[in-house]
Amino acid sequence: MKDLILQNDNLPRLDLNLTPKAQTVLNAAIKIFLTHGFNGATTDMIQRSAGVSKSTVYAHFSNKERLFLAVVQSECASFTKSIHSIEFTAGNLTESLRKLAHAYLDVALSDSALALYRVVIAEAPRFPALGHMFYNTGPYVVKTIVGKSFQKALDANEIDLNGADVNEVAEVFVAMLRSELHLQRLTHPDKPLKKSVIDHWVEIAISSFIRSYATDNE
Amino acid sequence: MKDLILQNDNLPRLDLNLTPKAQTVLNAAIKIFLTHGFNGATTDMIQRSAGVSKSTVYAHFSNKERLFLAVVQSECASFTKSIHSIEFTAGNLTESLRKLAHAYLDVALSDSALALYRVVIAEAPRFPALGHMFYNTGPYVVKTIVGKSFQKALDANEIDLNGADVNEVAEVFVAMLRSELHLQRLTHPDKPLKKSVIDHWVEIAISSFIRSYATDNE
DNA sequence: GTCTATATGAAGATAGAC
DNA sequence: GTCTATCTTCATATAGAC
Repeated sequence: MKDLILQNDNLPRLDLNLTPKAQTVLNAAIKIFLTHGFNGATTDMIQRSAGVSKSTVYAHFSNKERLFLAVVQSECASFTKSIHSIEFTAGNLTESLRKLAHAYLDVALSDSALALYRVVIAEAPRFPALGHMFYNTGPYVVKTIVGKSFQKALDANEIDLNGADVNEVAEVFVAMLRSELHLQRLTHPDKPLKKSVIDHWVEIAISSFIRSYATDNE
Repeated sequence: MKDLILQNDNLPRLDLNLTPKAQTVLNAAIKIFLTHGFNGATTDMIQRSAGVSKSTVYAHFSNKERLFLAVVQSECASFTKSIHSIEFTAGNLTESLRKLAHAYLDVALSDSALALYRVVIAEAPRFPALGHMFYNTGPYVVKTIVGKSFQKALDANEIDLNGADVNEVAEVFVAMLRSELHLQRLTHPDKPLKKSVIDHWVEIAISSFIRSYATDNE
């Protein structure tokens, strides 16, 4: 376990040109690890789910930990990809925030993002590099993107940061959005959120944000 | 939002009158489970840490899952106890919020609360009752207590909820507080937060809150 | 590279003496 | 109730044939 903990975020780069078999193994591993956690998952489950033999798994990934790392890296990448689709245009602040909010929550509350969050958070004390990678390619990217959006709003004189910087204000906004909804999904995995609940919470966050930071309360 | 909150979970009740040996086992189990997670922990570790034999463990807790449940229940109880110490007095809103914020963060960012959060979140899909118990005795209690504080502020005409209810506004406040700090601690377990960072973030949350909800911007 | 079969160790849980 | 010793199962990982 220890030798796998990589210092200084020197993450082993995943060979992106996976052979089809390796990709099959990885896909199965994603499903199994995100469903059962690192320790709960067994190489047998992965092998069986992939429909390959044990030694095929080990031919492509030297051990369970490496395979786990590849899973998290792969998921982080696809996570980031979704986040980049978030757009923002100046003009109608409330409507822009609403779009931003829903785009963000679609990702943050998705089953796969929640599963990734669970497993990364759980294993972070034993695999610090995982925690760092997740933060840097997930929440940090979100903050940056939302921050850029708010910079546009600032340039267009739609908001007034009142001394904070754009990234801090971005964090305030996503924090209000995520908060209760995220926690509800995490602690009640068996109870999906109703759309009306999400919409209601989005409006609370937006109206709070507007009263704090909008230049004119529209 | 209300329909989300689960009342009256059918949680297995823990026998609170533990014998000294049972308490010794439980204390060891708390340490081991919160350090290694459910699957990562072994009954051998617990046995060894408690300085008892295997069959002593099984004499008091019928199996690993029961023991785990007792651990989470016991930790939740002590968690709630701390939360109840949070007080609020009307008069100076900013100062009251600051005290509330620090009292909350002292608990939420403590090593034991983070460890409990990790393990509960990780296992919630397999043990839904754990997630429910955690939510009801942790975050829900916080929200209620903060909500009561804000009701006082409302009665004293210090804040204006602008259509939201007190518990929603309470949630907005703790969400802003927790947000980035909580995530940082979760994803960077090896990197303790500096007091200055916490203080800075508290001020951001407070000033945002004040601009949204205070009746007169003091 | 991929398979079947297996080595090796460790896990959860129990038997039986005291 | 508590211990030592052990049963059984199942985990990760490898050997050796094709």
